[in-house]
Amino acid sequence: MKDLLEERDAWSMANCSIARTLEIVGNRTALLIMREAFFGTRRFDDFAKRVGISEPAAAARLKELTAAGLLERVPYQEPGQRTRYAYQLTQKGRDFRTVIVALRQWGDAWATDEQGPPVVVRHEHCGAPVHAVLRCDDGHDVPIGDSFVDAGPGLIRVSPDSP
Amino acid sequence: MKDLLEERDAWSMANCSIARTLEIVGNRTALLIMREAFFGTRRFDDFAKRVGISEPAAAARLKELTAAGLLERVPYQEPGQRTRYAYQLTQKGRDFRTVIVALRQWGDAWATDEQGPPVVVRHEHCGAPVHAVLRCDDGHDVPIGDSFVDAGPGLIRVSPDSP
DNA sequence: CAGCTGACTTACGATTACATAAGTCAGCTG
DNA sequence: CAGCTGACTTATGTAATCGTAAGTCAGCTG
Repeated sequence: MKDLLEERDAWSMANCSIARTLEIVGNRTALLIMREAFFGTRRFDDFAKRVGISEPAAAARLKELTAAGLLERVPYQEPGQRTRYAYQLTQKGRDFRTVIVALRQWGDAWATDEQGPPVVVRHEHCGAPVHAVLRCDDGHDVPIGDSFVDAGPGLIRVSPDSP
Repeated sequence: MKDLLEERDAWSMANCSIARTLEIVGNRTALLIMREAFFGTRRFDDFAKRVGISEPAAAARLKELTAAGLLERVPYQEPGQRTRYAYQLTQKGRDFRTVIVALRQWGDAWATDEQGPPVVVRHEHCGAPVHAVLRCDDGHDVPIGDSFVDAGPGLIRVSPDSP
């Protein structure tokens, strides 16, 4: 294991990917709206009702997620109805699926009651439950403890005393 | 693809694993503290400084994460120093690693600048970058779109008009 | 035993995130 | 063209979250 702690204080986290991600989805309701989007919810009222939040809260989150490019407003028209707008996952939003699966998986394992989880994600072709796992680019599974943190191309080093 | 939208309004999300998870880590700073814990940070002041939050905020989050069982306070003593307490990941906390990796991975892909990500997680044995991927229990990789949501053992169905 | 240090807590104000209630607005229906 | 409906917005109040500044407290050091 490389000794990363030694050098940790010299890292600037100004461009941390996690921090940037959390500026978009770093609150409870935004993540629950993403959950609903993966369930297939598309319409404004359904988001508010199914997530269990007020309409102003739903409007604010949907606006933020749309501005951030995870959702897009697309027009649709039901027969005999006027044109309305639905909130649909973009590629950027669909790619967030791993986070949602990982969150549910942790909750299933550590925060569920006796009855077990309410929903299960299954593989379309074989029906087996789907899990998020860690794997390296060489194809090895990576159990807990078998990884280390390395400097990336965007790492900014600062003197220990500067902000 | 099963038509889950039809039935969605009959689901109660009272015991949703994601919602329960987000009651613990559903704010920005709690997730950033978990990031730091995976970097190897253990001490109070280091959490506050490296996450970039105030001491009261760090104290509140660390207390919540400890109460929830993701971290534990363990005594330690440096030579010539008095006994102090460090915040260490528990098994419950270590199991959260998949979420942190998934969040960083999404940020690396969608919220990074030209310089690239600041840090990279690598496999201890081969050095290759580690990713979070979705896989089913039969061992198949599950690309986006090749999964569906099924009822789990804990699913509670309610009449459409009840709260 | 006075001073220092790490690990917090307390006090207070600002900001953000929510809920409730009500209003708006477009456009199809009757 | 009045009414209805889905999709919002506005107004207002509360609770949670955060920062700044200051204080506490235990126990090693000199």
